[in-house]
Amino acid sequence: MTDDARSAAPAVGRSGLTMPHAPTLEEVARRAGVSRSTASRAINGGLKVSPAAQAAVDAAIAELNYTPNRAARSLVTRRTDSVALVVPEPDERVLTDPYFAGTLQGITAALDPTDIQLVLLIARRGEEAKRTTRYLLNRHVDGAVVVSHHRDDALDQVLHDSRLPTVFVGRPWAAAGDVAFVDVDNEHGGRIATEHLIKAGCTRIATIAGPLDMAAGLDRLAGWRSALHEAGLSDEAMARGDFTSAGGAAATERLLAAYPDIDGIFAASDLMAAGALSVLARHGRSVPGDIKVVGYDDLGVATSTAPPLTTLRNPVVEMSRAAGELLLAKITGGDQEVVPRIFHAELVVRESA
Amino acid sequence: MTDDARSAAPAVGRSGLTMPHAPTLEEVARRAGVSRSTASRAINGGLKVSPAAQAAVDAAIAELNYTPNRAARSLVTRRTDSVALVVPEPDERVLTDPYFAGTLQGITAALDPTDIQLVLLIARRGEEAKRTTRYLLNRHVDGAVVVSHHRDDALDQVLHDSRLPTVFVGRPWAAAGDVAFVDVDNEHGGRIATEHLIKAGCTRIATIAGPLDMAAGLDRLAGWRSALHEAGLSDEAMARGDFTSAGGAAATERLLAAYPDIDGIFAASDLMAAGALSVLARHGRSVPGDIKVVGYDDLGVATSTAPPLTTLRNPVVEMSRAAGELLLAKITGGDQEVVPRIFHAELVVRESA
DNA sequence: GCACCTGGTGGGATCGCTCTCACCCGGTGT
DNA sequence: ACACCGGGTGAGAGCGATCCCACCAGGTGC
Repeated sequence: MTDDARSAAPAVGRSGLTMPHAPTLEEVARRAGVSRSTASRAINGGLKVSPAAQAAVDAAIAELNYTPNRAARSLVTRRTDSVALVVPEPDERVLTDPYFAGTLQGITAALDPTDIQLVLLIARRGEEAKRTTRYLLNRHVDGAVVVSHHRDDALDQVLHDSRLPTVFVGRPWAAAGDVAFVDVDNEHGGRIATEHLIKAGCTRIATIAGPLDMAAGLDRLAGWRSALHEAGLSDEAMARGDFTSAGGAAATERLLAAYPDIDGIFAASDLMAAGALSVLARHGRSVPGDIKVVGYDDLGVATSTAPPLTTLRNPVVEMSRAAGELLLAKITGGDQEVVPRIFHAELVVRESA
Repeated sequence: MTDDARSAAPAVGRSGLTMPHAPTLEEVARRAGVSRSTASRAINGGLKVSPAAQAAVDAAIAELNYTPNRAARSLVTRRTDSVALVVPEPDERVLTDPYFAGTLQGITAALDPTDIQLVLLIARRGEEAKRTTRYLLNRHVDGAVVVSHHRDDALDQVLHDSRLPTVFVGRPWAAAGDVAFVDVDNEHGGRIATEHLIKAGCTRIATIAGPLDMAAGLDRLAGWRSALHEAGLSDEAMARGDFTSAGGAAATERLLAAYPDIDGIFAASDLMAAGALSVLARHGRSVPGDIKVVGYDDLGVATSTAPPLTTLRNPVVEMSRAAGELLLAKITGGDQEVVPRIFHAELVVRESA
């Protein structure tokens, strides 16, 4: 691979154009009639630059359509102007979850006013995960947002030790006091959902729990439990799901087999609730007539099920946006105090309960 | 901001540790007892490196936990080892579409064996879009995959002119002969869907079309048309949607008002079909009894509607994976011929038709 | 014997930027 | 008169990698 873009040979390719050779700061400076230093200053915040010089540089930039070379800049500043979104998710199905898209959208929004790039790191297990960790530890990004964190990925510990600015979306496992995170009050959400079922007259209430190696799974389960205890009802009917529709369906089958007389289900995600609805329909149980169902998330799925799901609105986008902003603050502001931001999930009543 | 990471002053911060100072190639070389050049060669493909030297370097790398500094490398190679996923999507709702997550998953899979980073570029309209374009044009990435391309974003033209390796997911508008892309045979899919309705006995078949400034929207509409023509049926009942559930619902309302006697609907996406189903239910039309509905995509939504949707399976993940691989080939292989890869959408019969 | 490869090696030069530093200027304080 | 300051400026030294080139073995061909 020789550097044919700048060789003396005639340009190849259909268009017949030579590669334009991106303008450098040197060229901008020359054109503006100032030194490289001044041009650089004008570009980065323009302190101690005369209005005349500033204007000249601005003009040159516009004429040449100049963008600073990120690599060169990073090399000396030791910043990369990029942050990672880390998704330690071995299970590829979960990527299709709209939750994930919501996260992306929130973080993108937070990053929008800056010109920081978002790079995506899907950390699989084993060797791959190690590569990701090393990548993060060697400061190839200025910070990281971690979403869908599982207990055994150990990212909380690793990232905390590395002192890389990090924000978790969803409460991390370890080092909870020291690691920044945003979350939604999952336990409260689980309780609200369950209380709604109780108020609607259900007395034998099951739950389809999320993965119990994730804080969200655990907390929603705990909320369900505490509401039942308070009402003096049994918290026996629990089946584990994996936040997917198929998992929810399977869990429902197990629940119906073990506890045929349940009259309410709290599913820890809408996808699982949707799976539950289809199984219930197949078994001839009417919703909300025979069994009432409450989901969690309200990210689009909830409105397209039949019946539409009563669910808890999970403010993913706002939450991840907050995560992004928190990360920016940590990056620029250094080591200030860590105040987790907790969002509220609110009940959206539709037809399933 | 002084370089306190290496100052002689005692380290600050809770942990009391000095920032580890990422190892450099120089250090690796010294430890391995070879020159920087040899170490570099050992790292990059190890041609003309003695087994002894190679082993020494490998060991040093492992001991120091070394990762090459990307910025320094990029500066000289003029590659960035990153590619962009460009989403020229002004409408934030669409980001929540599982289609998008599928794309991401496919590209990530393609990039996985390399250590190329994926950076996300959400190009809004106006100034923002310009910034994105400039970013791409100045070669801050080695290539780009464009998804959800609209007619007026002009990305096809701009990127083609720039000669930046680019692959579109979904047929681009202009320069179609010259721009690499992968796509699903949308017209064929639209035809299959409509033929299925015809075979099922429908004679007054409507469509909810996608955005007509996107190839997918147009092509699926064309497929619907051609099947109807072939069968000698009317192609009058058309309403435009925007690939979202709400848009589908609104379109359905309009259809029912204008053509109350329709007995079949082909919706150009499952989300729109889901919207249609809820409106139909509200109007007391039974599906598939009174009206049969066929969707498009089969990305999870289709199974959680009631009734589950008959739809066309859109192989988004495979398709985007192919896009990723095609891009890699273009980046490394240079200007070889452009062969669009067209995937097949196949009919998945469920209960709605 | 000399030329000429071929595998292996190390010494710079270099990429495009930032940042420290020295310097220059005119205005102020003593 | 001098020192001093503060805005504005340019020269030059890196940042950490790659890569060209020079060089040194030892083998081969004539």
